[in-house]
Amino acid sequence: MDDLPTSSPASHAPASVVDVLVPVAIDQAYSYRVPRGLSLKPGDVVAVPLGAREVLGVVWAENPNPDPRLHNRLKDVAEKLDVPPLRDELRRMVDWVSTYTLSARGMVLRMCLRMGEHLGPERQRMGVRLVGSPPQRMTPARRRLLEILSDGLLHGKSDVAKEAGVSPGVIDGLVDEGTLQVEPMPRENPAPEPDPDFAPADFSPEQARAAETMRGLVTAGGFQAALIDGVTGSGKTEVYFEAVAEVVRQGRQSLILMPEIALTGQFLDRFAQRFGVRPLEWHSELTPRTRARNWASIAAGEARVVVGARSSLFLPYADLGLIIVDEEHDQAYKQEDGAHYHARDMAVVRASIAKIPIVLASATPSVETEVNARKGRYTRIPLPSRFGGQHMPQIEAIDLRREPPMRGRFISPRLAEQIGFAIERGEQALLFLNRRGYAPLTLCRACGHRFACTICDAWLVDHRFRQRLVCHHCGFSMPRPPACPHCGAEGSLVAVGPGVERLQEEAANLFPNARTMVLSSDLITSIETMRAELNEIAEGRVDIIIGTQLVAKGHNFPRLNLVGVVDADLGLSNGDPRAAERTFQLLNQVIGRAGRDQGRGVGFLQTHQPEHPVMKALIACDREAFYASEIDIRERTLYPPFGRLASLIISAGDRPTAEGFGRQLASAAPFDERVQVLGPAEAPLAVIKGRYRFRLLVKSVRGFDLSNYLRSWLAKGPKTKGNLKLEVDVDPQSFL
DNA sequence: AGCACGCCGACT
DNA sequence: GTCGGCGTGCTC
Repeated sequence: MDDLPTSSPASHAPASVVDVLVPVAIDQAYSYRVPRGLSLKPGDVVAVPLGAREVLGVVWAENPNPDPRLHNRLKDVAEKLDVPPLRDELRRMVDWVSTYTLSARGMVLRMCLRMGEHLGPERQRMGVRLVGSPPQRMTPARRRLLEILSDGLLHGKSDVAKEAGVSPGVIDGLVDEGTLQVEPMPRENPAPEPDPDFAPADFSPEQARAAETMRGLVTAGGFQAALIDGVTGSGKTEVYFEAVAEVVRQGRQSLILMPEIALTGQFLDRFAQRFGVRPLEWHSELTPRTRARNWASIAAGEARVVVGARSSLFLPYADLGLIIVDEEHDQAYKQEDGAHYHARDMAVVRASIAKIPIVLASATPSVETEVNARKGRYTRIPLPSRFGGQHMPQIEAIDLRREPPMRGRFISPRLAEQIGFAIERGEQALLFLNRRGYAPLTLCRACGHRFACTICDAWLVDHRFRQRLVCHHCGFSMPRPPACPHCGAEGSLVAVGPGVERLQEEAANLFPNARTMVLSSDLITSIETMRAELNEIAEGRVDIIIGTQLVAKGHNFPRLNLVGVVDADLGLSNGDPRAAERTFQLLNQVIGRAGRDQGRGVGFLQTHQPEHPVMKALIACDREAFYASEIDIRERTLYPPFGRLASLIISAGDRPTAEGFGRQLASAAPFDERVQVLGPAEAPLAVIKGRYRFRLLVKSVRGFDLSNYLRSWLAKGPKTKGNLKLEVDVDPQSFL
């Protein structure tokens, strides 16, 4: 020890020091002194000074031997927050995820602390109650208000004003006259208790068996992974609700992960039908206040069931007893910006750390999960048929080489005819095309000029609804010009190829009396409007739905019996190793929307390659054939899950810098006969937002510690500087 | 000179 | 991730 006070009689024991992890892009925990009178242990949530500001952090460890080089620079912990400490289980999860994904530990912690600055006492809501006699002067507004309040109960002030269609002033006036009285509202419980026996489902023998297995998983406890493998409409949800019910009976918490929480309106209702109350939601559109309230109720253990997007995996559950991953194959589980992680895989990690069961559910499991089930690592719980004995849709290919649509059209005559029949029968039809906007390319007929983004390597997509040409990679947009900017020709611009908006135009032309609606992410302004539009469809106020992949997910349209896939080949041609798997999953899910209630759904695949294994498997309803061929390919090429991948994306403001760094990095790769480093190659989208991108692909054998290999490589390799950026993606899902 | 903006390193 | 410091370049 160098300059610690040693002789002063007044000296007391040195102040204790703790290491605090802060939610910024830093890997290590920082040391802080603990002020007198404060006692801190690992997991405690604290406020600490960091640079010029104060941030929340979590005590990661006690530090009996703080780094002597820091001892006179250590700052004090500012305050300990009055929230439950992060449990050991969650702290281990943070460490594990950051080690595995190579993202900064602080950034992983940040996901656990997403409660905003709105913790603290709730604002007291006020309510009004009818107490006195009617006012001297009666007005229509007053009458409407008193009508609603005539029950003598306490109503929320702003709620009742909105319900009666009056301004708050009307209420204040009646309060002054003594007719109404203002009282504080009792605090409403954000997480009412679900009742496990509220409305048990009526199961077929098959489902009852599966439900029994579910309950068994929970009763047995401990880490176990199961795959509920059932077609759309087979009652997967109701079956895993039995596991949830069992966990509710145990008094523990359940997490149900969903790929896109925006689409779960119907799911929340189904939950309420089964359990009597809605579950707690967690997603990015929560207001700060609700976010803080929900966070607190999860941490306190009051919230029994949480339905959330991938980020809800990192919440500080007081006593998590079960994780469900619904639609486990969905790509939306992969977070691609900031921290790169796959929520399904990390959910398995969390379950194993917490020693609790995890249930994956899908009609079309990912190849990884399918292989785990085949090898017996996951228990397979099959649900082969549709609820109520309904049949899967009949699927037919429409060979576009033999039955092409008319020039400039995209709906083949046979598909159009079938849509006509469906409408005549009073049923709905869905046209599926995974392409937003009106047309993916605009060109000049006179000179051949194509409209491309100036800062990305991409065509501008014509969006007629917004009246603009838009880049889907950076958001750049410009008005559609009246003349060609290249040759000046007027009226020479033509739209090439279809988007959903153009399909709507075509459908409206073909069926002038039909009501059409486009569902596409760029036309959605909020979860609320989305839910409203979906309800409109479900209630039958639309005849032809035209949608992007948004319609594939989690919505049941009772009167939908026909699905037409306008371009079934669309996802197959991009050279991505997962293209076939994704196309199979997406088309299967979309076509599964048909005939869920009446059981006579039909699906039409417009394709140029009906002999492709994906199309053949879809048409023959032969899932096994698809998995057999796909697993065989992965096994032979050593792609996941038979080998491991990581991708390193290098980007810079100019091409030579990016490429040069890529080469340097590649040549610094440590030799290991189990690893292959490919590239640098120009990334599939070579330029995005004016940044040139190169990619290194790292391939290793199964079971190899790729994260550790990457870490030692990057520690020794060249350092990024200037505007060079290196992004690491362990287990990449997409190669775009 | 004054200031907006971008880059870069530090944060215990 | 976020802040401050510092350089560049532009300025009714």
